[in-house]
Amino acid sequence: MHPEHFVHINTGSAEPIYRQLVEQVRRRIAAGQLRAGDEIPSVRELAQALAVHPMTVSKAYSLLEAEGALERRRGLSMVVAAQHQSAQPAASRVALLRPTLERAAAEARQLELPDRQALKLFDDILKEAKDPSS
Amino acid sequence: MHPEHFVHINTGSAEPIYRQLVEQVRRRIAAGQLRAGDEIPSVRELAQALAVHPMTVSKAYSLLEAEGALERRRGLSMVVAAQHQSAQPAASRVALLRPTLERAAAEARQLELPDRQALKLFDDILKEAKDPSS
DNA sequence: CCTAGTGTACTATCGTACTAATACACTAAG
DNA sequence: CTTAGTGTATTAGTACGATAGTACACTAGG
Repeated sequence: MHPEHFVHINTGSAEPIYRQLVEQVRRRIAAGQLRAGDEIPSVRELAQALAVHPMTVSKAYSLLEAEGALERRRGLSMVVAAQHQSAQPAASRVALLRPTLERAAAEARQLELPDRQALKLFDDILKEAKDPSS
Repeated sequence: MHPEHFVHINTGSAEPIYRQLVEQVRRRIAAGQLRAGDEIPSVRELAQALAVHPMTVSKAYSLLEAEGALERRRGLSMVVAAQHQSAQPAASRVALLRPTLERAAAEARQLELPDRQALKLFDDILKEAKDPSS
């Protein structure tokens, strides 16, 4: 896993960098792109690739270790933990998508948009984002 | 419009209070619950009802005035602006929902969830949130 | 004019979140 | 031991959000 393709961050976003890292790694593990035992880029390596401070990466790794997604090996790179088995069933993965969709539903209610229109918009956006090469 | 029912804030949220106010008022105008010419609660009145500092409310009102949603009347309460006609067509309202759904779509992609499942989850959440009394 | 009501500018302060800089403990390999 | 590589504890610095208190310009009504 080359550090450049490990995670992407958006420095212009209001969301803190360390949280962007946490959420992306969490999703990539759930999706099975990162499997139990896989080594992840070192703190300094990833920090340089993203042009951020090593402590920012360390903070993200620490949080992931605290929630059991990563395992620390003294003196060595961290690895994806065994509990968080790769490729969780879809039922588990949808749970990670739920918070954002709940927020969207609340906004749709305040806008008094019919469910049908909200669903259609989501469908359209999903189609837009679909990789044309696939 | 009684100040207590004008807006609701969540002081525990990470989202700043002034931004919660801006977004809620913006959506209520788009939905037609607030119509052009309607008076809104005064800064001091709303601040007391929400138990926040008047300057926090003033900051939210100023941002809404800057984007054309409210109109200032010297010495008087602010009113909903004419440009932001009440009950915008649904086509305008969906635009306000788009950013959140785009984020959800990006997360679904990273989770490698099929569109079908993401859509079903959104549908389920919308049904959960449906007011039982209606 | 006077009073009470608008919104706002200004300065100061506090708490918190995020990031940065430095120094340290640890491990594997030579 | 030495070196280079792990992650991180600790400390600062910076920015932002919210509050506090005061003062100002304006308007409607008496």
